Amino acid sequence: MVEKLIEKLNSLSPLNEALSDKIRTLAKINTFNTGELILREGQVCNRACLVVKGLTRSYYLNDGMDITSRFMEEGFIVTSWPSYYIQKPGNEFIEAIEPTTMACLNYSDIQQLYIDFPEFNINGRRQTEYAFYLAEQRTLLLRKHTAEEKYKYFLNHHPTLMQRVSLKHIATYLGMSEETLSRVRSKFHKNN
Amino acid sequence: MVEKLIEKLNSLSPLNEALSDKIRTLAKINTFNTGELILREGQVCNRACLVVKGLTRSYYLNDGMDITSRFMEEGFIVTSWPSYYIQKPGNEFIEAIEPTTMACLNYSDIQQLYIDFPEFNINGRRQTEYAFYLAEQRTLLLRKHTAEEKYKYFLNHHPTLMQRVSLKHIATYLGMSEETLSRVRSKFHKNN
DNA sequence: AGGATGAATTGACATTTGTCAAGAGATATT
DNA sequence: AATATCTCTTGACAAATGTCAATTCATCCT
Repeated sequence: MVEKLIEKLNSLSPLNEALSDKIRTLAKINTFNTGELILREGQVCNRACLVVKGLTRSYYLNDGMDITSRFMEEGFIVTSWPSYYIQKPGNEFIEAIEPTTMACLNYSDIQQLYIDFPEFNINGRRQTEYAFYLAEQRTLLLRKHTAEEKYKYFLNHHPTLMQRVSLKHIATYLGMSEETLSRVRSKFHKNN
Repeated sequence: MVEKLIEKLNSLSPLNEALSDKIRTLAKINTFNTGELILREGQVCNRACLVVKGLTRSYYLNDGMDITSRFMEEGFIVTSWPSYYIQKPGNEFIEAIEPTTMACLNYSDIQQLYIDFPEFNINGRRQTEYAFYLAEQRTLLLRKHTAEEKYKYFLNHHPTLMQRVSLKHIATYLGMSEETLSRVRSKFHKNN
């Protein structure tokens, strides 16, 4: 399991032996059942986790309304970035929406790695660059004007998620009501 | 002017003499008049620029509709990230909406700096982390449900921009029509 | 000063989307 | 098998927002 994390980091920039051994000693495997919370509102997000198996959903509450901000599947590294970045309590929840296994590194360990292994900053930089890139892609979705455009965008960019996630959560991710999403879908599939 | 860029990078992580001297030789000052384009759709964004003075607007065309994606003021580093990151032509425009002076570094020079001065990866990492953090803040705005909530969020987070930018552009940034923004404003200021 | 241009506001109306409610279908539990 | 629970769909109506058009206002230009 930890090897998946080594592999992932190695693909960003090669890790030497000492560094990868150090990471092996620091990484922790965590497993979560469907519905289990990985992070709660009000907590500091003090780790970054590679999703080895499963699927997570990030969300927050706006006047009690559950609003999905992100889905993270196998091969992606999950954090609640605002909280992770400033190391203060955030307002995001992260839950497993499938049985999920993750390989995690603590924030403080990562910071120490940056100091002890300066070349690890390359990995950190590349991972952040990529996460930023993905975030910008997601944001384009929210700037689409109509419900149909948003649905099509989601279908094109996350074809597999449609099957794995309930419509309720996809709807809040797309910024529309469950009913609107349902109608868009039925209309869309009629014309195909 | 270039010293502002040195200062900015130095605030992310201290630059040694050799590195800052190298950056001085690489940085270029660019000035733009109001309305001038800094980046065009279809171009590769091959530089990152600190806004020393002025204000820029990033936007793209969706079915011919001009949609504002970002404003960047003094002290912030501007790129069109998706294009910069993958070094392929993007669909963003960047224009100066005030007389603007920027201190720029080329993409290829930055990559070479990462190689020649490995500690520069710390600066790159921290800048990207911060840019990502800001992007996540912006995205929260787009998840607000009503026009009024979006307006309030913008007022709270960018109090100075309201005066510097035309409502037309703020409206597309907030994802609403100019008329709706105007109505929200007049209603909002009546109650204050 | 006068005229042109663009920014912002306002009104009337159309369209989209949300909300509430009911019901069908699937899955899990006992 | 029966019941409960959850997901998804559909209908009717309400609310929010967009669109089109007209008007005011400020600014720029000659």
